[in-house]
Amino acid sequence: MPKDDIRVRDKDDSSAEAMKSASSQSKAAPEPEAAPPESAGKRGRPTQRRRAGPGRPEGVSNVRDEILDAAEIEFANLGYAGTSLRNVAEAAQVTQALINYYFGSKYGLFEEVFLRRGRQIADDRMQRLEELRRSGKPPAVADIVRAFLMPALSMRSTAAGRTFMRLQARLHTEPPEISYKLRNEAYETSTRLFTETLRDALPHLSEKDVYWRMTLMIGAYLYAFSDTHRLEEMAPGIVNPDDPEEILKAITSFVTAGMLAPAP
Amino acid sequence: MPKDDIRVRDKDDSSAEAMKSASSQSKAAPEPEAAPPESAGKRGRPTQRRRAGPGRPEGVSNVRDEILDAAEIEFANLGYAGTSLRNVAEAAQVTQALINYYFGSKYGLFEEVFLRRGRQIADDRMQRLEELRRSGKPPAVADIVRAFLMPALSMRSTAAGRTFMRLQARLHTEPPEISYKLRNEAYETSTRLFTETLRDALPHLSEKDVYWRMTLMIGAYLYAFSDTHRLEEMAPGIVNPDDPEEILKAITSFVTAGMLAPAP
DNA sequence: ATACTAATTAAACAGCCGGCCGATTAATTG
DNA sequence: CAATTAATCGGCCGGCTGTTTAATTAGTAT
Repeated sequence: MPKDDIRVRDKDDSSAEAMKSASSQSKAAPEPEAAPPESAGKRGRPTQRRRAGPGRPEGVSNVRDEILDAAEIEFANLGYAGTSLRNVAEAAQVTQALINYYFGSKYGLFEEVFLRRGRQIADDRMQRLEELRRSGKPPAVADIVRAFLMPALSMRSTAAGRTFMRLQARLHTEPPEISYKLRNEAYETSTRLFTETLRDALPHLSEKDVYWRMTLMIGAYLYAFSDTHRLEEMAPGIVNPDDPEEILKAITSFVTAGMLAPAP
Repeated sequence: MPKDDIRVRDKDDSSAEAMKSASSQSKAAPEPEAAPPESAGKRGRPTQRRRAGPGRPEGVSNVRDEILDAAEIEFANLGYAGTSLRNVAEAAQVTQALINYYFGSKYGLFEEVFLRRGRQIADDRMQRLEELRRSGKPPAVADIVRAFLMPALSMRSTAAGRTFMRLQARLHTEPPEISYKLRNEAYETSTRLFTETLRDALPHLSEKDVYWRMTLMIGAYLYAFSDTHRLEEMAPGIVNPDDPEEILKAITSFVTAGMLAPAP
């Protein structure tokens, strides 16, 4: 009985090239060139109804979001290579061709799944940082750490949000061709902003040390928020990884102390 | 031009069942039931030559290890689902059938790739902990942290070791059917030992808090050691993620301070 | 109605997947 | 030498992959 997981990778077809074909060359989903500029999406986004005209109006179907929701679960559980568009289509109760119609390619779908919530977290972070700055004096390290972590933590309040956090943890371990562009697009600006703010709050540290501690904080929260750790396995009943208060206290005290440690 | 990555997942064939078939039922590579008990491996391990007998002697080929080395790279770069036995075979310059001959199945191969170095790290950790205990008084938190991190750090001194650390970071995000059993088998005993030692060294913390801080430490080091972080991208030239001294100082100071933080 | 466009479908395509088999070669013993 | 066992090979199988195409349906404006 032949069974198991499979994957394919073309030898002479670099993944980078495959990526490129994602956002370009989508004949089935042509870019609306004369569309309103604020909706730079690729197709059928449920934006406000287009200016009238003959033909069926665009954006009246909610199938697009149902595909994104189903894909989020599949990608989070099985990774990029492990996910098949057939399973996504089945879970979203649509035909497989619809996915290519809306997203052009598998990578195009992955891109939108990740960016829709990734951008949301990044925006939330920057907004909290801005509020911190508006309230006068330079913010304390603990406040900066909280502003960085809270958006991801509140995302965990819904099942879909928790799924996304698992997807995000996975993304960081995917091959560079898949992951680099996406996490840069989502997080580069906000992470750079936090690093600078942290530098000002930790003047006794070198630039290098601040970068390292940012990295360690990111690794810690990705793992702690991803539900992939072995905590409940090792300490069943003792730890409740779904209690946001518990998580917040545990991680902020640890990370803040780490940030404030004397220069190594 | 059809191209891209593919994967398959049977609908009514749970992965867990697929796993099971890995270590059992290998007809081509039968378990040597009357073999010396210390070599509990599945086949052809280059153990000491077997007691004489007719036929070609076992374990004179080093192909087995070449397959493991090639598979380690593929699994680390592309994940479990993303890796194909064909590519592994090509990289190891053997036929695909040989992989099944030696390892029974794709999962059997993955299992051995992970455990051979995972166990090594776990053993190294416990040995260092034992030495710490032998040297009299209860060990300090900083010493415990170092004993936990050093084995993984020194593994990074070779290219293959760095590859394994990436594989390990990936393993933690793989689906439970693939990952749980393996990381438990490799790390459960040593992690439990470290947690207990840490409890004694941090009497002001509750059991729950110690578990959380272990989790945060693990997340931080997995990410920092995996070469998947964006450090050199964000700070090109400033940070050298390959300098073990730099890494050691950065992570031990951060983690030790986090461990010693007041109870949340 | 009819023209027009978006949304959706079924079917097919070309290609890679893991597992398995029979046959062959290599190395040893008696 | 023959017998025996390990190691290795080439090739096939059913099945799943992402993508494409041609055709159809749904909804709106004239």
